[in-house]
Amino acid sequence: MSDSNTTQYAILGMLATMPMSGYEIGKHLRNTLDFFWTESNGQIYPALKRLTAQRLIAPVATPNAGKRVRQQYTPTPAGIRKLAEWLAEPPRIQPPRNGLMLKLFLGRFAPEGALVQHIVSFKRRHEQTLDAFMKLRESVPKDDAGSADLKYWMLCLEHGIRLRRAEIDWCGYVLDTLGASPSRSRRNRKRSE
Amino acid sequence: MSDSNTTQYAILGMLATMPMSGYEIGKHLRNTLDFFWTESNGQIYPALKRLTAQRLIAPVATPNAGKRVRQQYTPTPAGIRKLAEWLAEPPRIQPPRNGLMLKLFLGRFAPEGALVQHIVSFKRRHEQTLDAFMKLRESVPKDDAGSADLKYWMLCLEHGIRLRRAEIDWCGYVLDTLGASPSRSRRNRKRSE
DNA sequence: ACGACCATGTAAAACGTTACATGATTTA
DNA sequence: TAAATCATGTAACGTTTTACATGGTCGT
Repeated sequence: MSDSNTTQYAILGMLATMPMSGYEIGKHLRNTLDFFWTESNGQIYPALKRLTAQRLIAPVATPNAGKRVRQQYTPTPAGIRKLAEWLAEPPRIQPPRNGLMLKLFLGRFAPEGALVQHIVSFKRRHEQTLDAFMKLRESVPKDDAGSADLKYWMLCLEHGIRLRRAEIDWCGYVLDTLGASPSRSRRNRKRSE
Repeated sequence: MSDSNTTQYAILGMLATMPMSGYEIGKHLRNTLDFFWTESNGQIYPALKRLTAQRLIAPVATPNAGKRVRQQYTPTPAGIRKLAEWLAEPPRIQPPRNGLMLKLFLGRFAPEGALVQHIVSFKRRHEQTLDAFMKLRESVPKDDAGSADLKYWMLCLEHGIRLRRAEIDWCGYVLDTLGASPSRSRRNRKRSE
């Protein structure tokens, strides 16, 4: 497997944290990891086949207690080794394509008020995400008896929280600068510089 | 042109700020906009052809004072209108694929110390970028006589500064949590929570 | 049995990068 | 004039999404 086959490594990694079926991987991505990683079905199932062919994962005997069958997979020892090698390599930085920044950069050509609308939506979305993250952080058991993964997961969560706070603060600054509608700008005034 | 043809709109927008050749677009992206937008040559030149065919941009009579010829383009009035329409639409959020977060999330399977290395590099890179951004912000003329674009460009720059500060702070927190090597962690200790 | 959704999968198209080809102009 | 680099372009390839196909299972 080539080093830059990120999809396969991402899936291999997810299976390492917990055996899952293709469907469960999709669900898990959408529910949990969506904030820093996504895969579509068109990627997941072919990747599972390739990983199986390379003996990096293997189908698991499913309990199947009268339930619907979902073929789960788990990494082989070779898969775990391969994962560790990949984790040791410096992460690839994805080329940035920030649509909001691009539109703001071209703000002079935008219709009056359009940018403010974009910023307001962007801010609201991040506020909702931040809220969910804060609740999630509070819900984590205080004792250290959690899984071995917990420490790392909390660092990712912390990243999500801090970055979103920075985005939200910046949105406030932008709205003040661009002169948002009075009802809105009053709430944000204290964040201006 | 379909709404989601971001490459073409990005190039149309860049030409709106200033007439440029394909080569200059590439240069400009790499030097200036690289922090939130990128295009490769394999995208730029075909996009210029398509935009020309659609009469959204037009070749410009180049001064050509004994210099090397570079065919520059500038948007047509229709192009400017099209750009304004696109700017009014809510920006597409690109699906996140944060390689560093993914590797941190799978940290349990990584070889000892590998993640700390990744974080250290990541932090250093962001520190360098932040430094460049701060210098750029200071170099901007204090009087308002700048171009009409300046206000928007400064907001983008402010975003870059704030987000990088958040990343750097988070890196310090991670290094403290993961127990970096003593020489390094001492420097970061004051950021811990 | 019927509709709804679960679960897996695939083909086609869109998107993007890489690596190279080509020729022109500048510089030493 | 040779080397370097400027400037435009394209073909090949890999990746990713989209949209659909297929058939199973569940609730009623």
